[in-house]
Amino acid sequence: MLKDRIEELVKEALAKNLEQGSLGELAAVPDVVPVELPKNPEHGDRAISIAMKLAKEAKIAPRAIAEAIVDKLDGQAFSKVDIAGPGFINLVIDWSLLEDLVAQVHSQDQDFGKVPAAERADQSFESVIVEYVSANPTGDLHLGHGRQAVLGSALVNLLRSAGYKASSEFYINDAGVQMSKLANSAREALMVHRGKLKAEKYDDENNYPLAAMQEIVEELDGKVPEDYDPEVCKLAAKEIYLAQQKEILSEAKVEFETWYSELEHLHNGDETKVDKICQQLKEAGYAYDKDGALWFKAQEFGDERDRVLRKADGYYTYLAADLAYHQDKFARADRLINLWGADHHGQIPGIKGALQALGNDAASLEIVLMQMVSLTKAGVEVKMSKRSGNFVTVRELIEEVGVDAFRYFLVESQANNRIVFDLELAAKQDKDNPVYYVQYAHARSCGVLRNLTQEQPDQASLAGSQVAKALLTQDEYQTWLNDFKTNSGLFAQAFADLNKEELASTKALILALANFPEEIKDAAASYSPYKIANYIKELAALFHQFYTHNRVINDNQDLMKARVSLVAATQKVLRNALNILAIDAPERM
RNA sequence: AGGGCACUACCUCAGCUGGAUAGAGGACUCGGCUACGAACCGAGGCGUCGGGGGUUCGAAUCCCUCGUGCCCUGCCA
Repeated sequence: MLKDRIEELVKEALAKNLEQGSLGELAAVPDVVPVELPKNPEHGDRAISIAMKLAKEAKIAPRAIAEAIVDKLDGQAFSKVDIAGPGFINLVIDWSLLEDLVAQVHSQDQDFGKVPAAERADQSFESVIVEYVSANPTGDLHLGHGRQAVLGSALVNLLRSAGYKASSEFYINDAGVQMSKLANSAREALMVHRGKLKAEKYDDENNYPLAAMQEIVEELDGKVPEDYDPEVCKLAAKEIYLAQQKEILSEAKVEFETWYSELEHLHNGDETKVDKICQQLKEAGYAYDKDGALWFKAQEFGDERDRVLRKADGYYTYLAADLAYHQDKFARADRLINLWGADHHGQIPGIKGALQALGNDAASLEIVLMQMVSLTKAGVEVKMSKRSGNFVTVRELIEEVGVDAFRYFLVESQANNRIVFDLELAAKQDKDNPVYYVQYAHARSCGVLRNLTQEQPDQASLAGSQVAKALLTQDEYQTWLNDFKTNSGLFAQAFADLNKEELASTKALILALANFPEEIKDAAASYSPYKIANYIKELAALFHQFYTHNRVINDNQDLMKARVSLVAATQKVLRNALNILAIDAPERM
């Protein structure tokens, strides 16, 4: 990786200076030497600011330190090294190194960007379970679930790319009071449907709205016999809703390895897992009885109050079941990540504290909080309310804007920020929609590559263009692709006479391509798939600029070959990056 | 009252492990296809980085404080 390579070179230079005692009172080479991207391209391709940071400890002027570093720096990788301002070291990277970087893209192809497990950033854990969505099986998935679904699925892909063993899990909340509510709602709705109960008699107070139940009542009709056994009603309704949720998630390109049923895994058996957990807490002195309920001493772990584990009516709380669930997950993975709605932040001390009381490291549970999503249409906020039935479901949204725009809009913002989802913008099938900007970059790169081996351009608008016959046979093209996997000195030759715009756009593109593995590491470290979305946008912009300034298909064979190498590399990186977000990378649009 | 999150251009947002002149897209004005896809590129204006203080060679970034907005403070899930 480019950054690592430069960092190593600078560290070597520092070490040599240290041996010679030319760094004053500096005791050791720093662990990290940041490699920065200068905002102003005239400052070079990369910059090092370590001299200023070391000046204080070394008690030497920053510029003197910079000079010492440059003096001992192995300059092979750089065509120019400058010291500027207070002590910045500006580096211009040599074509040979740049060609190496592009060759890596070609040789690793689908794997380019992936971090090997041995090199993953955090060695303290390897297996991760990401739990997200985890909706009750009592209705449709709405927009908030949609954000979790998109972010969670992208995060799992991201973690895998970053060298972790990640799996995704959906916790089916199918035990407890809301399920009795579902059972009764299903039973009465079915009775109304069969004419056994007047609609006015439907218990609107305690049940889910009859209107909502109507949507599954047909299907219930085929599953529940005339005796209306509550258990049968409950399971039938649950199965229907669960199947619906699975279907729409799959449409949204969200797949779960594990669907974990609370009822099945935690509450079955002579002594259930939840019983055991509560017993364990009690024996360890972290739980006590009061007012007929069982309480966890959450205050001892920094919570603002103690929390109930088992209610006076004998039912366990959500917390108790969740603890058992998390214990179960800890047996299967060494790091847990939960995606929660930000409105649940108050529960974090409780669950972390209890898990700690049970002997876990609380830091092994990461909770990513996500702010709300609100909808606007033409600048006007669309009010969402569950009661009026006017809330937007994932299904409706995907139907309206398409799955790619749906995913893109929900993944491009960081979890901390509230999202304002502009329905009108997302539904636009034109250039205003940012998702098309990035997809177009990919389609455009594919188009250029197609034209190399194709006799006629595939668009009518190109009929009069100069590309009238194939420039390369398939075999020749394959040979080129193979050549791209090694550094043959092509770049130095082909790019020797570029003008200013050509040079700047070419180098910027190569450096951005080379940075992809670093972007993955970075995004994974903060559980931030949105950073990949930003990267894709930047890469797309750089490619469009490159395309505008550099004619790929031209008479100079070497130049054409070198540029084709870049176009093909860009196509691969865009595809790999879009794959992480599970957004389509179309070859044509 | 206590807690969480946010506040950067007219709008939507990047930038936050401190670095050189604070960026992108949209909107607005203007320019670029009888050359590989104009779903693109370029030029222009747009800012007390919510206010104030501190830390230091250097702060949008770290610390303190105040303000504003959203959310939470159940023996619901």
